[in-house]
Amino acid sequence: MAISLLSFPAKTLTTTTTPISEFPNNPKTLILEQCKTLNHLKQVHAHLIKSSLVLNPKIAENVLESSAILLPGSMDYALAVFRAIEEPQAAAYNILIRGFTLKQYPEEAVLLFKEMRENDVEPDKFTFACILKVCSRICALKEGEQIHAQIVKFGYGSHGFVQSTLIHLYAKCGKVDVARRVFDELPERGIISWNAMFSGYLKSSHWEEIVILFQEMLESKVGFDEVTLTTVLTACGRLGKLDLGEWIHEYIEAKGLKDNLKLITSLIDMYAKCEKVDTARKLFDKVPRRDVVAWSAMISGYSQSDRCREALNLFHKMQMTKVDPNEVTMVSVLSSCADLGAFETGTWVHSFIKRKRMKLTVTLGTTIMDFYAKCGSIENSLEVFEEMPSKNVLSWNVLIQGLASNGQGRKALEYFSLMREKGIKPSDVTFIGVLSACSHAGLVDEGRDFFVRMSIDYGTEPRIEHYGCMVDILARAGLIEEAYQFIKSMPMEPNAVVWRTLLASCKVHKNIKFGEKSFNHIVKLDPKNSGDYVLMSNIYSSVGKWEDALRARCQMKLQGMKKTPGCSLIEIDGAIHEFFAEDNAHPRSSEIYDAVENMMKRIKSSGYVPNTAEARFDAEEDDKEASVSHHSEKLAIAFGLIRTSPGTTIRISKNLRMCTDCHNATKMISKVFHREIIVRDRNRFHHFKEGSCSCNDYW
DNA sequence: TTAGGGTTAG
Repeated sequence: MAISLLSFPAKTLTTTTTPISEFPNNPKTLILEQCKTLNHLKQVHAHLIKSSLVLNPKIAENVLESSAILLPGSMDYALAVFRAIEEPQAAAYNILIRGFTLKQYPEEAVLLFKEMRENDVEPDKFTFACILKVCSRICALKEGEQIHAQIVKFGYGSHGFVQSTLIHLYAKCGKVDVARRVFDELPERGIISWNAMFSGYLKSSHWEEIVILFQEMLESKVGFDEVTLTTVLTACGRLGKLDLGEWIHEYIEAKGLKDNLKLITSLIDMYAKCEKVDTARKLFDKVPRRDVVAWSAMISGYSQSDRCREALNLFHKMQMTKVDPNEVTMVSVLSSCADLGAFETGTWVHSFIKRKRMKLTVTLGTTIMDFYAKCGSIENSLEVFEEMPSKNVLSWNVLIQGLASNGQGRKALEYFSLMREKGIKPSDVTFIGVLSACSHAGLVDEGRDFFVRMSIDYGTEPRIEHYGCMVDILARAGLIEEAYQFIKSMPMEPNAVVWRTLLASCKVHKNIKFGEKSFNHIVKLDPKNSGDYVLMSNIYSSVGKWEDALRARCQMKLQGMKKTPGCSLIEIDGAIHEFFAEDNAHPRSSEIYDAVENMMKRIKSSGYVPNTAEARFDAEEDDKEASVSHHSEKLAIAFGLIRTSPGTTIRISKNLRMCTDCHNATKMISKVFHREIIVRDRNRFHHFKEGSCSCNDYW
């Protein structure tokens, strides 16, 4: 009877070398019992050589198995044992191939298989299963195809294990269609083959196919297992197929499969992705032994549902447990920090990542870059970019976009050139970054040029987002009519976002005519967006058309809409403070209002004049000044001034665009209080320093 | 001696 190593508790193994005098009938038992170290094995091996027992192929294979698989460490000894076997057969080759695979030397395994074929040793079904596994791991498609041919030649084409590894190979190497062909041609399909096909679709993100195939599986009466359900649940999450997900949940409950952590984790993930984060959390709370994946799934559930504060709270809870976070956890945590503009917390997380020596994977590196860029710290973002051992097109996109939104349009374009020099193919998203760089930097001709070249030179057809960027470039530069004509000439129907872009520029350039035209289009496409009414109203006020301005506001109210309240966040000592306009919710509210008053007084004496054109309309004229002085960003800045030491940079993130008055005031605050103030509004960054802003008053 | 499943970025 075979003995598993697991049945020997470590304490029964001796660490000292025990002389071996007699051999039992089954030397493998002995080897397993005694050989904890290579020295043990060497001793046994020496005896086997002396007694010539090693000439028995079965015994030699046992020594081989011990050295290649059971003992950790290098494959040198195993290889020496193997070389001493006179005519090794498939079984010996298989052990060595498994050893190389186990110890992460897949290339050696492939070479050994080649040698085996050159020596005319006939492979068996195990050889094929082992070597195909290696090929899929290193995506060795060419070798895999050759092996496939041999499988057919040797008549193992209908062997279940071989088939499923073949499906895996093709799917892993991106040939999901070939995998499907293999699957379709199977004379008999067991659950394993179905699961292999599911896993192929999973790896290539063919979510829809998983659900369709699952339907077929149910009809085929072959049954399914927990592995099937795990993959199908993942697909349900990606597709938002809550009904099927719930059906599987009921099945899990009914069959008592709740001890399977992988299954429950995919259930948590499914609910979170189907906008049922609270259901996901209830399930999560009931899991007795959560591992790092379960924690990460729940944290990412919050982060992807825009509940970033809860994501950070949960991460905090996780740190109180013994479960260590991994790179994947940190991606969700940092992306939450990025979303909130939580610079301090994110910076701490970055140092935590370094302290724990976590691997700087492309995804993690890109997320760190994005975090810094979204907190207005583009220098740090660049530094991480330079440090990253491997980068992909997403990393470049984050960098270009980050530079663009932080007001460094020209530098963004320099990096685009560098990206080309390095032979990285830009994606459609790259061009959104490039065009927005042109827009933020006022580079109209360059923008036009890129827009034309993106399809001609790079084969990327512009999507509606690219047209939107182009409208922004033209309109920001004051070419309002050209922007309007550009929209009219679009090959697709312009959406509300495109018209809104034009409307926003009409505000900057005080253009009533095209503002009204844009507004009329928007209300047809997206009538329930209060921001558009406010913007239109502000355009009227900016040229003194108060009645029209009031009419736009009334129109909004008549539709039952309320202006989205402005909200600003500031992080102090790792805690995030939230402010709304004229908000009294903060526990230190009266102190903050005093600080605002003091702040406004000081900037007024330095020449700031309040601009009440964008004040609330229901306020009395006298109150308008007070109203604008209580905008959320002013409250947050005042709080920042009293809670941080002199000279510290103040970082604010805001849900709407900054209004003209807040922009003027913040410029002055940066000068009077000698503070760098970075405001992230819904479109871009404003780096205020010594009285001016990086956006050059152009936003 | 052989296979398959859960969490991540623009």
